[in-house]
Amino acid sequence: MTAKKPTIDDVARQSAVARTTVSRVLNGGPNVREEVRERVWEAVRALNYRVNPQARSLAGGQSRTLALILASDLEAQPNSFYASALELGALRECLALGFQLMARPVPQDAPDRRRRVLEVMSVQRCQGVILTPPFADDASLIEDIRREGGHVALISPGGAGRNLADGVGIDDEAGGHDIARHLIQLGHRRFGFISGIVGHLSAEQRFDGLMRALGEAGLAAESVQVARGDFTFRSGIEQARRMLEQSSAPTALICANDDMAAGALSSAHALGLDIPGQVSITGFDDTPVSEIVWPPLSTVHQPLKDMGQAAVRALAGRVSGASRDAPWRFSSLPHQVVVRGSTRAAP
Amino acid sequence: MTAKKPTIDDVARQSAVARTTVSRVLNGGPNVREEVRERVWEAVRALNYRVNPQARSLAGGQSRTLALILASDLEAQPNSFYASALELGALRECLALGFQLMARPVPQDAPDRRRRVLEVMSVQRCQGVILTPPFADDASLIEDIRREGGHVALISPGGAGRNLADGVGIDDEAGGHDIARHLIQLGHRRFGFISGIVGHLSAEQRFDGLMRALGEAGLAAESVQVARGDFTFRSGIEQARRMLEQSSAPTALICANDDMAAGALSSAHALGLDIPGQVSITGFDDTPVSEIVWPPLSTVHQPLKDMGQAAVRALAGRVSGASRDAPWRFSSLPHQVVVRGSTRAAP
DNA sequence: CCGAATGTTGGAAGCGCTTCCAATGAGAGG
DNA sequence: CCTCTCATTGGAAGCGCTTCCAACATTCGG
Repeated sequence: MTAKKPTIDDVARQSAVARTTVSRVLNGGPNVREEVRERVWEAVRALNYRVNPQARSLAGGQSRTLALILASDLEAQPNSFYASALELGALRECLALGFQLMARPVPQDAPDRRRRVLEVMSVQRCQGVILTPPFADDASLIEDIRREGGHVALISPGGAGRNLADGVGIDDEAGGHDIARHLIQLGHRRFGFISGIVGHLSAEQRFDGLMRALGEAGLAAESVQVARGDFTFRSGIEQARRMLEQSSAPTALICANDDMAAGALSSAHALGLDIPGQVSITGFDDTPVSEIVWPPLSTVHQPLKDMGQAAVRALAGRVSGASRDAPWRFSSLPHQVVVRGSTRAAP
Repeated sequence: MTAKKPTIDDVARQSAVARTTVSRVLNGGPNVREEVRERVWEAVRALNYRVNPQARSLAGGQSRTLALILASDLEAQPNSFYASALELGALRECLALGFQLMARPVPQDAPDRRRRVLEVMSVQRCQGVILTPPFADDASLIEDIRREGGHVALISPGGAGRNLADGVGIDDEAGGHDIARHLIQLGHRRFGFISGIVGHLSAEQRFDGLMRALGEAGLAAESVQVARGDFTFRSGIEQARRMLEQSSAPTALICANDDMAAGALSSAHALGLDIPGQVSITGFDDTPVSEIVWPPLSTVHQPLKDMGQAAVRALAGRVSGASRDAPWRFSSLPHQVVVRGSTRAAP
């Protein structure tokens, strides 16, 4: 079909050195004369040689493969923008660092979710796993992955995870605080909060931040009512309707992510409410969803692509041994309140 | 870190046969006594053995890796729901068939897009590539992939691709026809069509279908004005505004995908128009976007997950040689008009 | 009952790469 | 001038698997 691909031996022959030396050059090893190094690179170019990653993995005992575990209910909500953005950031960094990335959507409530995650270790021989919430705070899962010989990096760990592996995320508490303060400053006094699933600790911190903002403004804890959603658009619709149908409904709905805020928006529209005239609604994440809906959502921007990228970088460091014994490190990335059209002064 | 993983030799020893025999059993080869076969499987279970895909690839000369090329402008519109749905379907089938999948977003207007695509062949050693529009109709790209020894499957080829490789998609012409007829039956007589990028042939067929529906209803070609978008939300906003601001604006906007329809919705809202009271808007694809916006979009459902799955299946057949010499086959999947809240009788 | 055909098994040679270790050459120190 | 280092290079042994081919066992037709 096609001419056989050149191998490292072809390069060795062409540049008149031993295979070992070529390998050294390819991997940036030390102890090769500059002249030889150049000669080898030249041969590589001339032959259009590419290392065979399979062979390299086999020989080196390193698969250079990372897995990204995405919590998702496949049917209900296929990969959301949230997941896509993380994946994209991770993918890019993998490309740059010469790693492979396998994205794996795993339903968070599947009884065999643990097995599904561990399978990437045993079957795909991944060297590292990126865990997103709520998996990011599953201490025993992290332990299991380690037992299989894998490294772990966490996206937005909220609690346990924080001390168990490298992590990356924003300060969710501050994010929740900031968006709440935005609403308080607009004069709102009756709030509704639509939370995410149990176990998604970083999202719960957003609520903590909201409560702190309330306290700082001298508002009672009773000024906010809480409904539990599950991050899906549909749950946003349902919980928002419940709250909005009440006699003294909140004037501001704070949602733990954009999808639920979009659902809340739908419910408000369906009830004939004017947004933001009668009710303000906020999201969280600043995914494209927040721009697509009408009115566009005021939300908290989370640098998802950077987070995916940072997670890969952390993993790559551990895998290569560069940061072998360094203590777990959580890198906190900046967040930002983005004000769009879904919030306005309280009626 | 962890106990060394068992190898095929461990299984061979444990079941008292030669490595060759174990390999045969593992790969479902012929000529093994039932009794031996069982003995081997038992040893596999006992040792919790998993084949090492890297070693298998190297020895077999088959990487069992497929690539999914997604056209996307990374910055403007990170992986949309469209891409995610395809990826999910493909991923599942790969898992089932024992293939690896690498998703690769490639900007459709990057000058080095061809190189970026071909890189999955040379660097990742993929055996097959799934091309989505507009790459799906790039005859010379298909040829290049073949030259590198890869197989090709196409998602929604519209023209050239149809006769160059296996393909899967819906009947886009009929889809365009059906959604147009829906609008015509509602009494609309002035239409606006927001198209996709040049070269996205399957989307152009949607327009052909629209024109046919017009003709069948005895309406003049002049009853529809066309604006060129690029499938992004933003382009939907812009093109819709232009059309809606005119003195005799269309009463129905037909968009070539959901994202642009969402943009059109935004523009209509911004102009203070009532939807669907004053203007009806339709999308195409039936991605989650169409449910998230308000009012939810009437659109044409495209079974994206099934399409991703079918593409992988086609590729797997070619790779394994099962369908080596079969003629290229286009499988047409059913589409369906989904009526939601964004369409109503013409004012 | 015999040779041929067919079914079943094992031996061994790689696939393309990394890496341990030995070998070589060349300055440095005495 | 002669060891002793250390930088540089090459030889060779695998990594875990597939697969070609030879060896042996079994079956069948005549």
